[in-house]
Amino acid sequence: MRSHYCGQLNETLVDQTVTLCGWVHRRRDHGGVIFLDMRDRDGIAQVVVDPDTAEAFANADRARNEFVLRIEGRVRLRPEGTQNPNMPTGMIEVLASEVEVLNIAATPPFQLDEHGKVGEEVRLKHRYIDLRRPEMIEKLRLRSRISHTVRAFLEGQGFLDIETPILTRATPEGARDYLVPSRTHAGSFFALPQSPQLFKQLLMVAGFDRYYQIAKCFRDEDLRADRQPEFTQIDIEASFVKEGDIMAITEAMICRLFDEVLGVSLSEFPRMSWQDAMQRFGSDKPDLRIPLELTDVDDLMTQVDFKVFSGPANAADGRVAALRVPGGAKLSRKVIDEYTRFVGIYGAKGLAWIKVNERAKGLEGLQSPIVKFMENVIEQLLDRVGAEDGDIIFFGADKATIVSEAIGALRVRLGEDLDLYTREWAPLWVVDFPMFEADGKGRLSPLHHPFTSPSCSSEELKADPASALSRAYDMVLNGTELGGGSIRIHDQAMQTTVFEILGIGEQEAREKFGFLLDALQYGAPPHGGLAFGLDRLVMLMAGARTIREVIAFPKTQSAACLMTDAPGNVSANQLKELNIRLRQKARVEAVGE
RNA sequence: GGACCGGUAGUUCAGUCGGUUAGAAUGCCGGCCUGUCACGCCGGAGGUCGCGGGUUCGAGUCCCGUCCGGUCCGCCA
Repeated sequence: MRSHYCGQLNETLVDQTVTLCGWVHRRRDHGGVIFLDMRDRDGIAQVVVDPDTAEAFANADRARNEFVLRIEGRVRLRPEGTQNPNMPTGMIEVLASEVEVLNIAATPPFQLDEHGKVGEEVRLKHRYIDLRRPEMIEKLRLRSRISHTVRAFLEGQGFLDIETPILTRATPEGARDYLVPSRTHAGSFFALPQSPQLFKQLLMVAGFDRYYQIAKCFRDEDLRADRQPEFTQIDIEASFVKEGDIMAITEAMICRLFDEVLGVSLSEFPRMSWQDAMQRFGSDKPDLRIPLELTDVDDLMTQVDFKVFSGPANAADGRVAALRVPGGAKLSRKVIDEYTRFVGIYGAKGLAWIKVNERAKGLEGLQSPIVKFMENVIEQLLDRVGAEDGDIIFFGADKATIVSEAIGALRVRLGEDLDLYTREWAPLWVVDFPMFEADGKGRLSPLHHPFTSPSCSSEELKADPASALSRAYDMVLNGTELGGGSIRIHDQAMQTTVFEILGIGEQEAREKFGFLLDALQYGAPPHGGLAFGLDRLVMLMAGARTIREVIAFPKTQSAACLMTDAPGNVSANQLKELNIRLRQKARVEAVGE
């Protein structure tokens, strides 16, 4: 067994005999003396092996990168002039008396040191080697500290950690389920939980009052840099609370986390209505580090002789918005073309712009393909957006949803490209979400989930569901949705009403959510909660580029594991037991069929 | 389902207009070296140019298809 981790060695241990266990990070053979940089999860320490210790020297001589060694030796100060200030343990070294080769290692498929660049594909294929790298160890250590701090905080607040099932019932609403066939019930399937939502509500009905869980969740949807099919939520629910209570507790939790783990003091989180967020930032998760804002100019554009603008300005579901970028007049035509292409991804058909070179000169001082259509309103327009010399003003004109998304995305892109960030951390709450959104086929679907309480009465909800607001709240940090939650419906009649509005009939509701409706009859307390995406939280706190960087064994974009080659084929016998027959195409692709 | 980028030595990459034996760095192997720390010096091995088809006298290079990885849109209540 080791006496110390490599990274723990320091001057106070001089003259002590220590035992190190770890991997050969690098070996430097000088013929007469061999240096071994030994690495474990805590750091790297230099071991010196002298030919005088013949057996140790022979073992050091045959050691190669990533061999597993046990070193026994004496800690000593490095000789004058050989200290390495770039290394935490650079003042000392271990003079080996014993070098034991515990295991040999094949040549690693990639270099582990900080100098070798490696593609993610190779790293994922050999993740157990990738995870030896100090950066990866550091991220998983951070993740562990975050989980621990969250648990300590919530336990301190009287929350109980209760596990909920992984094998559960399919929920036809929402994301696609991962299904697990049942052997004992032929033709029936379990689903892996998309979240513990209903179970935690039932725990409230049971009277546990305060619940939390760091829960694995599963969604069979396409992946992104910040989305994995299997991910972890910090799931929280409490009874006899209102929105403000949940928000206060979880805000305190996040503040504690940033303070204890990063030493960062987050200021009080501003609250912004969903409407404001969409209006000013074109997003329901605005990145408030970026000072740019959208300005509505519909009223100015209704009369202009430019259909691209006047059309949406006059349409009920249209929007014309301007985005002023200070100093943006220096953007080249090439860059603007790239932004035009960029907003096209979000459905925008073009990107109009005005460069304000010298406002005092009037139209002469402007450079733009579109000002000629709007000479009569140009001064008002420039006043409205606060245009100054050197600015560029971008415009989006289309359906409101497209304008918000496209110009909102452009705003974030410009923030990155021009490095406009005004601060490192910008948290906020987004509140007053609409209860429903149109799904394009004239039907309504829930913006959060169908158990979210509206902020109005059942009668008002029935009368005008499309304009009803919900008692939901999202915590947003730096343009990322960290968590979301709501006060839930605890009244059976209200729940039935919401199902009706969603077009879920009584029979269907009974079949899918009967257990919930039953539970609501038996004394369900008012309750609400919130769920944080732990992976995203760690990603932000670690400054990682993707969620995969903070997950030990992540999936690729096609939801596969390059290391285990999952998902894989199963035997014909297994399928038979599960009463599953594959279609011809799948069968020929399966090995051994 | 869609758009875009990538796939060449173990790894990271270069490879011109389609033209001789596909290169570099690093890693690896061997030799030398007692104070290095990305040690140094000398030598060596290492390639299904993702896969399949096509065009061509000739394909890493052009065309079609396909697989894999990535970013994004849709999707993710």
